[in-house]
Amino acid sequence: MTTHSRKATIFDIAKLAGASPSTVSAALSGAWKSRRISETTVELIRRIADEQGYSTNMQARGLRQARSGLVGMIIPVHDNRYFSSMSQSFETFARDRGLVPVIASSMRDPDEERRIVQTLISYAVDYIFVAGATDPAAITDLCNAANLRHVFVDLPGPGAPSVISDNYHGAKVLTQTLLDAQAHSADPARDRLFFIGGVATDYATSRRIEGFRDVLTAAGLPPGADQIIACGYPPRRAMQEVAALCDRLGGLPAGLFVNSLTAFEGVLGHFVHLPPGSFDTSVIGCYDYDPFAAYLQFPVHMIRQDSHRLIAEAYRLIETPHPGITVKEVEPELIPPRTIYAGPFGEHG
Amino acid sequence: MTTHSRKATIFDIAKLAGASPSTVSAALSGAWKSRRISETTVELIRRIADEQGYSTNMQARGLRQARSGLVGMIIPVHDNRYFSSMSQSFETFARDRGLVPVIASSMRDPDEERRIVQTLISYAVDYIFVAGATDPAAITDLCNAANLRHVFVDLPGPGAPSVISDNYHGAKVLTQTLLDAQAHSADPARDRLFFIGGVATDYATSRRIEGFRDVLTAAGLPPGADQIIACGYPPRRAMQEVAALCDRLGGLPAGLFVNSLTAFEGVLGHFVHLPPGSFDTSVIGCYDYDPFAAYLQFPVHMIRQDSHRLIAEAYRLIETPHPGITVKEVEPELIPPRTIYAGPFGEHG
DNA sequence: ATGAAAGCGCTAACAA
DNA sequence: TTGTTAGCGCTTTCAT
Repeated sequence: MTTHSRKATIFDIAKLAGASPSTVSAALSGAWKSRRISETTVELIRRIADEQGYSTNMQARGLRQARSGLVGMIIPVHDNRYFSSMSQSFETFARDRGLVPVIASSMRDPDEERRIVQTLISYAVDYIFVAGATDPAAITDLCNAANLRHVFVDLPGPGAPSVISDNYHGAKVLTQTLLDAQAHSADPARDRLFFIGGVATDYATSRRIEGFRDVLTAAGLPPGADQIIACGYPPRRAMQEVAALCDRLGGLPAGLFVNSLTAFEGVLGHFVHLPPGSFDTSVIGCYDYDPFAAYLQFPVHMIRQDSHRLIAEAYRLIETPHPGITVKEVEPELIPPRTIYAGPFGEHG
Repeated sequence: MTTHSRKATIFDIAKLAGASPSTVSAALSGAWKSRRISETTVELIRRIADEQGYSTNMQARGLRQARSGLVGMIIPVHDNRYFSSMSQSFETFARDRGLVPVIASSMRDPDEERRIVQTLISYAVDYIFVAGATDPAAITDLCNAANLRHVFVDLPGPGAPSVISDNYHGAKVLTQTLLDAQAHSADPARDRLFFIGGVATDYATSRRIEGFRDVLTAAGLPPGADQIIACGYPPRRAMQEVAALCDRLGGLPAGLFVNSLTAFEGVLGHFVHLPPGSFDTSVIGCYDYDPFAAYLQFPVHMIRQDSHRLIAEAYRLIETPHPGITVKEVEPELIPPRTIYAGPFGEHG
């Protein structure tokens, strides 16, 4: 192509091809089938467009068609195994549909979340996925006002379809696993399971606490209030709390249910100061999966949430004409110690 | 606001405010200062716009202004600690500038990479960052044809400014650390350092191999060809290669320079089958950082690449009027064993 | 201090 | 089988 300062438009191509702009548009957008444009014309136009390095101006098309070909997704943070897997799946499915994904992170800030929704509306995204919504009702209000389809992922919302992980069931499985694997100690104070990490008012955490509690209760071991330490997600807090706990108990408890990878990081920050052998009478579980955690000095039972299926189901719902306000639960998976999970994108570095 | 099926436009607001569309536009876009519109009018318009839930149609604005307010970034994969940190930083800086980030993953596929660039051009992004480019020259061609500013990150390109990690220096530091920490064994075959993982023709890997080689050579221990095993990034391959290596040597080598977290995953997949104590005479280093790797059964020396600074420098370059084809190198950091790094977004889970 | 009108690049009716 | 025309919502001269 020749040197331009301005990008070629449909008009330029039309002139060069001796055709009209609408013919060029149809030829290039694939609408020529229904417009019965001769294949030779299409070929010619295609060739010229190619030579000119033409590419559709999506802003113009979007403006005309009142849609953009963009799909939005909000996640709490990029820098996280669980959510970045979601991003990867979200993008893959979007591409299959010829859509362009726009992923934004809210840092779990409701204001930021709302601002992002507004922005995505401004760009006329075709629909949005919201993972880990902190204020789902507000999001639904904004989307409804803009006539924008949306679906909640990971955390449910009251005003739109949701796809979530079955936290209750996952927690029951993990708790039961810890209970079964637990070695019993003479000291009754230490001979118990503890739950650490997360925010008790979070939907996901509260469901997991229920699962934890129900399994213990069914085993005749109803947990006391001190056995549930919902100290948030930051590693530092978890480290302090687990240190305090070991102090109180005079050692590690028989079992620990760690309620997120970040809390687990904190727990490890304390563990690293303990003498080897400390873990022989403790069994550790973590709700969320990390391949490196599979290879620590002690066995770790992990729950892997199926982010790929979560996203797949979310696409299914958003493409269903009238889904209603359903909540679809996806089963997570127990990953035994020393096991590496190979995901859908597992071979990439 | 009342129930609409159609979103409010500048004309609706104009009618309600008894003003003209251009006045509304100026009032809402902030251009009213230079247009000397009375503050009361602005207030009125703002109020009405708010009531109507108005938000600017960015496609229309973009079409008119021939820019979109979008900034694109291409990364190899989302599902990766290094690149997802980049995404987080990229987004943070974009927001500071009032821009909307669009992040796409190429899966290291040159065709996909080109397609993404085309797409981003179609959406009239203001500029793009390309991390881990597999075909930088092609990207530069496309961008130049579309008059689009771009900068390469992590892997340099020949036709645009680049910001990369100082792989040579990082590799030297890590190699020297392994050399210093190494315990010497009687068996001369095992008493050597091995480099494993990565693709030898990759720019980053080749620089790291140079660093590895230069340090060993300076120490009077020039590495043989068998000491450099560039078996790619997939965990599986690394696992096979390290197993074969241990087989050949009759045990673990004195030191292992693992050239990526994914390769490290594979290495661990083999290590987990070794008897405890196997690691007492081996020292392990990994180029790239993971907090869980800091807490394995054996100490791991890691190199943390400063993705945040990488992105910061990339923004600096893209905002410099005539940067030329410079290459800016950013120093990585050695993270000693049992150390947790707290990044700029470290307190998020 | 504000309005009128043109036009960004494209697509969809409607004509021919 | 193709061309003409209007208009998507906004910004930007140019008038007033």
